[in-house]
Amino acid sequence: MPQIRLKDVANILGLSNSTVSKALNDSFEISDETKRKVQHTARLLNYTPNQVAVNLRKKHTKTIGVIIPTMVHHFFSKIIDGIIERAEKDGYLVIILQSNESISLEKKQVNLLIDKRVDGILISLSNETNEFVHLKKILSRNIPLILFDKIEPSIACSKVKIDDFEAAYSSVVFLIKKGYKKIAHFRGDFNPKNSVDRFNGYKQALLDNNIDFDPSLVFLCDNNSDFEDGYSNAKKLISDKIKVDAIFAITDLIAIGAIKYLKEQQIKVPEEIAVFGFSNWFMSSVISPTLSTVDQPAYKMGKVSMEILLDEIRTLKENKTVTHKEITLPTKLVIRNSC
Amino acid sequence: MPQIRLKDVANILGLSNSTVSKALNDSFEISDETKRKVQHTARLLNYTPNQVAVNLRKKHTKTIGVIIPTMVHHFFSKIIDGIIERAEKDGYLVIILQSNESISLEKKQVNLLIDKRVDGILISLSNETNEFVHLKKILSRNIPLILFDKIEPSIACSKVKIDDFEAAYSSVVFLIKKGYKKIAHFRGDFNPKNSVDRFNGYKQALLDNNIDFDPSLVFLCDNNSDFEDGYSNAKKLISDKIKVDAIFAITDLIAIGAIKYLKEQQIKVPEEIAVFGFSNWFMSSVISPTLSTVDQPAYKMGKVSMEILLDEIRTLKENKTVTHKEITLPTKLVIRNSC
DNA sequence: TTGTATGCGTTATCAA
DNA sequence: TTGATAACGCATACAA
Repeated sequence: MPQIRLKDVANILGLSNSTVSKALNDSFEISDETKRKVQHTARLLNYTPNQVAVNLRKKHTKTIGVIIPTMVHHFFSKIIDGIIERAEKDGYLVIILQSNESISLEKKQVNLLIDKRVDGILISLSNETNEFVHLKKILSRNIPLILFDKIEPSIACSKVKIDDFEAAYSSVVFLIKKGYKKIAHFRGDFNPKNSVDRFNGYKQALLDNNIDFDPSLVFLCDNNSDFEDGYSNAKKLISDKIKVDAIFAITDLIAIGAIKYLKEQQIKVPEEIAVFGFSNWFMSSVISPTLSTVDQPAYKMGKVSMEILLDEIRTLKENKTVTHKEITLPTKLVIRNSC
Repeated sequence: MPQIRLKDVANILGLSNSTVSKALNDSFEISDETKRKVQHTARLLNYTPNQVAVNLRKKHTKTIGVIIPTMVHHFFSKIIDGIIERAEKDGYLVIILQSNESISLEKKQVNLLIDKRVDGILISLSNETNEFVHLKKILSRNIPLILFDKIEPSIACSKVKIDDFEAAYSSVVFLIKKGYKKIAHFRGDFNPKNSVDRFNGYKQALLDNNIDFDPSLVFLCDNNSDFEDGYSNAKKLISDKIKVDAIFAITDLIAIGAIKYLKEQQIKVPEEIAVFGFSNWFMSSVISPTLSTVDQPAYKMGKVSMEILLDEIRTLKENKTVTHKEITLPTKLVIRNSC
C-alpha cells in the first residue's frame, strides 16, 4: 500500500488539510471532538507525516552530521555512541561520514552535509587537515559546528577536548616519581595537535624534573597501524641497544605492540622496561601485564559535544547570539601493572 | 549570508527558474551558451541545491538507515565501515541507530527511519527480537530491507550472513582431529539464530565423531560482557573441577576472557586446555598465545549488504520486481597457537 | 531553446 | 472552530 498522506485522512473525514494538520499537532484552535476523531483515524490508517515535507516547510532537518577519521577504532566508536544516544533524546538523527585521515575527503564530506541541510555538524579533524576553508564555509552558512578531540584552535566555534599536554605531563611525572629515568616516547604524527601536545607534555615533564630531553629517545609512529608501530619501534629500540627503563606511548595500542615485542624478547615488563599507554582502551586491562594508561572519556566526549551542539541549534533558532564554549574534559591516570 | 536558492541565480541572470534548473542539470534542451553562463554564476554564488526540496520533489532521500545492536564492537564497526563506504560511492548517506539489544528500541528506530523516508533499511536484529511486525511494516511500506548477520529466516527479504553452523562445525572438527576429546562450549544467548547455529554445529561435530554430547560441558554467556563471561565461566569450569581439554568459545572476547583466567591459574594454553575463538578480531593475533579462531568477513558483510540494498532500490525505481537474495559469506579457520 | 504552471506533502496566515 | 490559500525550493509537463 502506498504511503498515506495528510490529504488522505482529510478526505476520508471530510475535513480540510489544515484542520487535520492542526489537529494532529494538537493545536488549541481545534475542538477536542475533532482532534479525537482525526487522531483516531490517523492512527487507524497508520499515518505518519512525511518528514521531508515537514523539513522543507520548517527549514530544518532534525539531523546532524558527524565526520570522524575512522569508525573502526574503539575510541571513536564510543564517541559516536555518546553522540547518537544524546541526539536521539532530542529527536535528532545522525549521519556519519569518515574522512579516512584525508583532508580532501573531509572537504567532500563537509559539502555533502551542507547540501543535505543538516542542522549542525560535529567534526574530529583528520591528521592531514592543515587548512580550514571548509570549516569556515560551514560557519559562513551559519551552521553550528563543534570540533572535538582533534580540534583546531583558530576556528571560531565550540570545542570539546582533553588536555593532552597535561595528561602526558602527569603520566611522565608519574613515571619519574616512580624512579624511571630514561624514558622513551613513542610519539604520533606531527600534525594533529593532540600528538604535539602529548609530546610537549612529555618533554616538559622531563625538563621540570631535571632530566635532559634526549631526541634519540623519541620514536615516530606513522604507519597508521598503531600496533605495528609499537612493535617495530620497540624492536628498533632494542636492536639499537638504546638504554631506556620506560616507554611512554601515545596510544594504548602502540603500548600493547611494544609490550608484545618486549615479551617476545624475554624482556620483563615492567621490571626491565616499564610501559605507559594512553586512552584506557578496554583491552588495556586485559593484556598482561595490565597496562597503566590515561583514561580518556570517549562516551562523555560524544555526549557533551552533542549537548553543546543542540544548545547552539536552539539558541540560533531563537535568534539569540551563540557564545562558543571550550570544554576540557578531565582525564585521569589509571595505574596498573606495566609500570 | 543566507543560503542562495535556484530562484536567486535565475533572478540575477534574468532567466526563469526552469531554465536554470535544467541548465544546472545539464539538460539537452538548454543551449551550451546559457548552460555555461548559468553554471558559472552558480559556482560563483556558491549555489548548491537544497537537497530536502529535491528529495520532496523526487520522492527519495538518498539516505539509508542502519540499525545495529551496538556501535561499540569491533565486528559491527567494521560492518558499518563497509556499509558507509559502499553507500557513499553511490551518493547515499547513512543514518545509524542502535537497538542496544532491546526489541522495543529496535521498533522505535524502525519507525524513525520510516518517517524519515529513508530509501532503504539495513538491520542486524537485537538478541531480544522474537517477533517481527516492525519488519513487516517496513516491507508493507515497500521499503527495501536487508537483514544481515543477525537475521530472521521467516522474513521475506534479502539476507546476508555467514554459515554459523558450518563454521562452528568445522572448528570443532578441527579440534577433534587434533586430538582433543573433552571439548567445552561457551555458548551465547538462546535467541539469536547465530548462537543457536553455532551451538548446533558444535554438537553435530561431536556426534559425527563419536563423542557423546555432554550438556555439563556447555556454559552460557549472557552478561552482555563477553570478556567477563569468558573469564567467569572458565573460573566455574576450573573450580567445579570439570575435566576438559579444549574450549570452543562463541566469541573471541569470550575466548580471551577464558585464556586470561587460565593463565592466572597457571593452566597452560594450549597444553592443558586449548581455546578456540570466533570472529578473528584483530586482538586475537596479539594476545598470547595467539588465538585460533574463525575469520568472519565483517567489512565485506557491510559492503555486500549495501550492494544488494542499492540494487533493490534501483530495480524498485524501475518498477521491476525485486527478487530477494540470500548470501552466505565464506568464513575460514585461522589457526594460531591456542590449540 | 526558453518560459509558465503545477505539484511534491506539509505548515502557517488569514479570512470565514 | 474550521477552511482556503500561499509558501518552503526544486523539477518537470507542457506551452510558447
